[in-house]
Amino acid sequence: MTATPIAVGLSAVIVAADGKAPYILTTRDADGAAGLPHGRFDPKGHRTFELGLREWVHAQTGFEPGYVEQLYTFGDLGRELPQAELGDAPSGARLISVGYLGLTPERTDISAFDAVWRDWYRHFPWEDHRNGRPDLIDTALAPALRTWSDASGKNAAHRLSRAQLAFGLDGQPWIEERTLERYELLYEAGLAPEATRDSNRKTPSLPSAALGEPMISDHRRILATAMGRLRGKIKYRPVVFELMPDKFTLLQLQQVVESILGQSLHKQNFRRALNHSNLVIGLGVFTQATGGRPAELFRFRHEALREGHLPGVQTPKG
Amino acid sequence: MTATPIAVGLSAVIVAADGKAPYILTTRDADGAAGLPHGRFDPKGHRTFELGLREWVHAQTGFEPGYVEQLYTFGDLGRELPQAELGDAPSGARLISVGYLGLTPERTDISAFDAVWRDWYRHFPWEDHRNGRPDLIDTALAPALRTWSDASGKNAAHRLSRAQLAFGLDGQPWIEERTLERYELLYEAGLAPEATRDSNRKTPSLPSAALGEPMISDHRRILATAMGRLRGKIKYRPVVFELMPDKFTLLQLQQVVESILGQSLHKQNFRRALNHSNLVIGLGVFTQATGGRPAELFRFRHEALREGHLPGVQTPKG
DNA sequence: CAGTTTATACTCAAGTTGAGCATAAGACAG
DNA sequence: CTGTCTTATGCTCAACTTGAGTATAAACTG
Repeated sequence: MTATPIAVGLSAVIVAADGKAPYILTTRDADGAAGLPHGRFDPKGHRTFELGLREWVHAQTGFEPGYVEQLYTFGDLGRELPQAELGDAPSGARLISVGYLGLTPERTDISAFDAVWRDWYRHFPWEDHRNGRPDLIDTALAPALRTWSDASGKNAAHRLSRAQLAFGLDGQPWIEERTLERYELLYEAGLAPEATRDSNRKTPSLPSAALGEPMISDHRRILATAMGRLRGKIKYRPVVFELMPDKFTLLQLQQVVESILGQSLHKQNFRRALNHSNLVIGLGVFTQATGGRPAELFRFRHEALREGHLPGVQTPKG
Repeated sequence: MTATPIAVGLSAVIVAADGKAPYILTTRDADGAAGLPHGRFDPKGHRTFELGLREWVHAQTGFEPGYVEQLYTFGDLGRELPQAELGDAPSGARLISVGYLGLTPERTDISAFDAVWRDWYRHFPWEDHRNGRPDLIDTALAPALRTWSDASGKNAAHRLSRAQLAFGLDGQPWIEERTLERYELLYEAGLAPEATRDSNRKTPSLPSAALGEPMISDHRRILATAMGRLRGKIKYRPVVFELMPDKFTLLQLQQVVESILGQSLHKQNFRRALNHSNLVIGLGVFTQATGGRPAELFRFRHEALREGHLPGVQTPKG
C-alpha cells in the first residue's frame, strides 16, 4: 500500500476594473477554454503560497500582482481535473486548491502571453444588476431551479428555499455577496456545465448564454468566491483604491464600485458618504474629460491607513 | 532527486462560551503543552477536509462538532514542528496547516480523554478588555514593542506604527478583531515563546504571564485567527446563537457576546437592538435564577434563517 | 443660445445610535 | 414587613446617519 500523494494547486483571481466592468486575468488551455493563472505549489522552491502564486502568475501572464489575499482552500473530491491541467502532477495525486484574490489598478498589456482580460460577468451573467435584475434569472434560472427542487421529494422545500434566498426569488432581496452560494446551487442543480463535466450526469438543457461561460477545473468556483469576498470587503475596508489610478473623479470611483457590486448607487449620497469618510482628498484640479461640467480629481488618502479606522466605501443603493 | 511530499494538517478551534469566558477544546501533548485537536488529512480516507477534521476531533476528544467553518490555510515554512506533532508524517514532508472554527452551545464532558476546555484568554491575556484595558499592555507589551521598533534602524517608524495600530497605543483605538495582527506582531518581535522555539533567537525577557500561554506548533496562530474571525462575524451574521442553549435570558446572551468580544456592552441598547433585529423571540416564561428581578427567557428565531436578511447582533459599547 | 450632460450643494423626513433616567420585581437582612 | 441590593425592562432625548430628492453650476453640442 503506497500513500496517495497530495498536490496543492494555486490559482489567482486578478481583478482590474473600470466604469464598464470588472476584468479578470485569464489564460486559455489547448482547447481555448478559459482558466485562471495557476500552477502547482512547489514544496521545495516556494517558501510561502503567496510567493509561489506570484511566480506562476508572472510566468503565465507576465503580470506582477500587487495586493493579494488568500480566499479559500478547496479540498473536496471530484471538482478538479488533475490530468488535464497539471501535467506534472504525480498521477493519482489528491489535488487541493488554494484560491487567491489580487487587485490591480491597471489592465497591463499581456498581449505577449496567451492571456486576456475578460469581463467577469461573462462567467456570471446573472450577477450584473446595474441595469436592473437580468431577465435570465426569472426566465431561465428560476424555472430550472424550481424543476430541480420539485424533482427531490422530501428535500423539495429546502431546495426551493435555498434557491429563493440565493437568487432573490419570490420577494426575497437580492444580496450581491452571495455569489458563491448562487454558483454552488447551479452546480448542484446540474445547471453549470462544470457539473456535467465532473460527473456523468446529462448535459444542462438551458441555453448556455444564461449559464455563463464555464472555466476549467474549479476555477469558476474560485472566481465566485473572489467576487463574493470583494463585494463584501469593499464595504468595510478601503480596498477599492487598489483598483483605482492615482487620480480619479468621484464618478469614476463610483462606477468602479458599481461594476464590482453589480448594483448602481445613488450619486449624491455616495459622494456625501465619501466626504464624510475622509478616505479621499480633492486635488483642486479639474478634468473636463467627463462630457459635462468638469469634475474635480481626487486621490486616496494613503495616510488613512496609518489612522486606525479604515472604513470601506458606503454603498447607498439607488 | 526525489520530490518533497506535502502533508496537510487539520486543526480545530472548537469554541463554547458562558458569561465568564469563551472556552476552547484543547489537548495536551506528552510534555503537557496545550494544543488544538488536530490530525493529518488523509487523501485516501477523507472525502473533504471537514469530514477529516470531524473525525480527528472526535477521536481525540470524543466531541462531535456541529457548526464548522474554514479559517485559513497556512503554508509558510518554519512555523510548525512536524516531527513533534505528527509522528506519522513522512519525514522531510512540507507541512501545510488548515485551520477550522467550530461553535457549540455546550462544554460537553470530555473527561474520558486527555482534553480540557480552557478559557481562551489564558493564551491571549491582552485580549480581554471587559474590565478595562489590561495593564499588561502598557506595562509589559508596549515597552517591549517599542524596544523592538527602535532596534530596527530604517524600519523603526513602520514598526512603531504597526504596534500602535495593533495594540491601540498612543491614542489609537483598540480594535477587537485585530487579534491575529497582534499575535503576529508579538511573534515577529520575538515576544511569543513560539518564536523562540521556531528559530534560534534568544528567549523573551518578559514575564510569561504577560505573553500568554503558548501552544504547540502554529496552534496559537490558528486560535488568534479564530478569535478575530468570530469577533468580526458575530456582528454581521447570527452566529452567537450557535453558542447559546435553546433558552436563554438576554443578559446571558449579552455576556456571551461580551466574553467573545472582550468588551462590555451597553445593556439597554443591546436589548433594544435585539428586539429590533427580530433574531430572538420572548417565550413569556421567566426565570428567577438571575439574582434579581426574574428575566424573560428567549429563544433564537430559527425561521430568521429562512428570511434572507441575517444580521448579526449589534454591539453598542458601554 | 437652447438643450444636453455631468458635477456638486443642499434639504428634509425617517431612522439609528449613544447615553442615561426611571421604574419594576424579585431576594434577603434585620 | 420594610429597606436595600440586584437584575430587568421601559422610555427619553439629542446627535447623527440615511434615503430620496430638489436646485443650481459649468462644461459641450448643434
